[in-house]
Amino acid sequence: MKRNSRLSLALHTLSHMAGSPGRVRTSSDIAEHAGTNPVVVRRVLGKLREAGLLTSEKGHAGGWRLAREPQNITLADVYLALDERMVATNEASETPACSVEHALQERVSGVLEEIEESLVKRLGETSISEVRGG
Amino acid sequence: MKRNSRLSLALHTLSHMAGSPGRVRTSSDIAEHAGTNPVVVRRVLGKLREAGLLTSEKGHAGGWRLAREPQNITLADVYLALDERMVATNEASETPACSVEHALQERVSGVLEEIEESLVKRLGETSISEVRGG
DNA sequence: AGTAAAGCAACTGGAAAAGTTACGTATGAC
DNA sequence: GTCATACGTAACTTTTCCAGTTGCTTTACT
Ligand code: FES
Ligand code: FES
Repeated sequence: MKRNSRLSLALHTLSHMAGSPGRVRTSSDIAEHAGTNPVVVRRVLGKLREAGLLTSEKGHAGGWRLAREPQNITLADVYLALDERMVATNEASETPACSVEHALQERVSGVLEEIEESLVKRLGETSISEVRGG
Repeated sequence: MKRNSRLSLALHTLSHMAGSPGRVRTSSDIAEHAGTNPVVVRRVLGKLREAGLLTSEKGHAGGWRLAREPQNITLADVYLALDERMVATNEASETPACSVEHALQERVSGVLEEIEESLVKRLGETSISEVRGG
């Protein structure tokens, strides 16, 4: 799979599940559908479970299920659940650096935070059920 | 050096140079100052030269110099010169995919493009001379 | 008991980026 | 004219990040 694909995998899977909410799916099924590996699926969906978007059950007839109405799960929820930040934050450099570099960091970080915020806001305007035309 | 450091290196160097514009610096000096390698510096600054932000001269007493007044070089100029895009665009997936996935791509890509645009706009509001309190 | 699922930890492999080495080319000093 | 110096570039090496994989454990249903 390609780089930074966790978000793609998560969104794809949730959108798919939004089609028949309540239905249980195994990580193997999901992996096959998404062209990847069950363990990778569990890793990603595990994050979504921690965020309260999904539930999982072990054992026979276990699997994954939406924890909420698909209308109540936004793209931002998914984005935030995987704690990647798309707007690459060049986080505090190891060496504190001089005043010039410090000022630079401040300025750039400030802008990036703003941008990140507006990204989340925009993503929050769409639910996973809307995406599939539902 | 850490990942995705090209922008950091470029901004740091230009901000530094904005302190005494007109002065020539060698890639060795810059590399030493930034804690990296002259070849890496030349790679990064080469991009800035292509974008018309810097000039370089070979030979004895050669080196790098700002091509414009530091007031006329914005953070956006630098960002765009290195053609990385910070807002990770999950570009068209190899397999065209079904309608659900397609709709998803459309939606997300649209938002990301918007965000990228506003990032550049915001970065364009600050010049490298402002950053150093000049 | 047996089977099927998630959970988890550790290892493997490939790709991207930084870093390095080596050599060519241009330019000013002498 | 020669030499030192600096950029330009290509090729190679090293590092780092992640997806992918394997193997084992735990849980729950039949
Ligand atoms: S460390 Fe201050 S300008 Fe470079
Ligand atoms: S929902 Fe997965 S390919 Fe269409």
